[in-house]
Amino acid sequence: METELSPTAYVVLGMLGLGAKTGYDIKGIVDRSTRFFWAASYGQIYPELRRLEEAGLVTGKQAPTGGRKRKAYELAPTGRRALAEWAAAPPRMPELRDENLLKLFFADLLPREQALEQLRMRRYGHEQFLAFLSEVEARPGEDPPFVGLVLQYGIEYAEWNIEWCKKHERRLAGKKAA
Amino acid sequence: METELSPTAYVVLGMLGLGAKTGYDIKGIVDRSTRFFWAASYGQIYPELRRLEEAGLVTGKQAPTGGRKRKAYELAPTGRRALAEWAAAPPRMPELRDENLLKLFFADLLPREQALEQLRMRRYGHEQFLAFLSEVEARPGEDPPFVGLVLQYGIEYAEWNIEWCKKHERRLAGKKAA
DNA sequence: GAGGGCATGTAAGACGTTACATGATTAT
DNA sequence: ATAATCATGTAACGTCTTACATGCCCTC
Repeated sequence: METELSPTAYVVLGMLGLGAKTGYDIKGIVDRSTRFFWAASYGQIYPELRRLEEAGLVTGKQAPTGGRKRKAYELAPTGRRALAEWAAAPPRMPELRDENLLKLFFADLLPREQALEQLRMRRYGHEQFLAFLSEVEARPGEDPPFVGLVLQYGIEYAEWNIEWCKKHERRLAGKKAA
Repeated sequence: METELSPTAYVVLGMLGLGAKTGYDIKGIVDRSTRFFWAASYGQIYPELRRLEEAGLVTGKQAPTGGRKRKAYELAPTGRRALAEWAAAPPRMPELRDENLLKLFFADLLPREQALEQLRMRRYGHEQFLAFLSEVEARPGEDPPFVGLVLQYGIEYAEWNIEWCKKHERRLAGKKAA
């Protein structure tokens, strides 16, 4: 309402909505799920939780496990509403941030063979990425439908990139010979 | 050498390498090319040019057009080397930042119909994006090969996203009926 | 003479990462 | 014992956006 929330604030709200309890929890889940398209560090999560609590969007209570300090949060009704509003709002124009594409964009300034190597390395990066994603989520049907959908997106995105690189590697290798 | 350069510094170096002269130039070219995978604002570009000049990676001279103030920059040899080293270095693990995917990820918290609407809107966003990209670069063969390749990537990426959305729209619509 | 493109810049603030500091509990 | 995991936080720093301020030149 008052101040606009950052996407990271919605990550925090959303993870609470999906069942996370503590800041530590949120970080763990983010690292295993949204991290590849939206990362978050402790340095954001803990201050964000405090701000959200002050704004009344979440409620926190001390909930120690034995003698171990622990603060459990829950979505407040206002927070749930804010989250739903954001999630239902129309998306913005897509804008990525991909340093590797940037390298490729400037590859004309490299000797031909090094430029092709950049393309091969891009493929390799996505192969690694695919391996990472496949490992993380080998449990179909376990996640809520849209969570699963987005994780699946990551896999298909990596696969598509690998194919894209292969296609253009072939094309450029052919050109070279000709 | 001394301090690591940010990716944005390489955007600046790279654009000078591709023929940009002024900060204004760089901004214009970025907005028509790399913007969708790496944007840059004046607030970054001008201070970056100054830093790079101080570090000796670029050289600038006043080159007014009539009475209009104008500073033209060129890549210095050191800058060219730094750029080539960066461009040839192995890529990092891909990491995007896509707020729209984030919305989709949390769409389980929405009523079913609104969640599906999010998916349709994602598709629509990429259709807009595709229209934008197609307009910007309808000049095949005009750009250097890798510049053209990356612009082509943008188009194929948008197309792939549209197909991906359609596929899952169909799948989820089917599920609903069943 | 008004609007648009060329051109340069700064200041405030938001956003994000990294590294550090601390300490309890559980598994090996 | 010791390493991993659970758990919370901060401080410094770096990055990026937004909004503002300025002024010339050219075309309509």
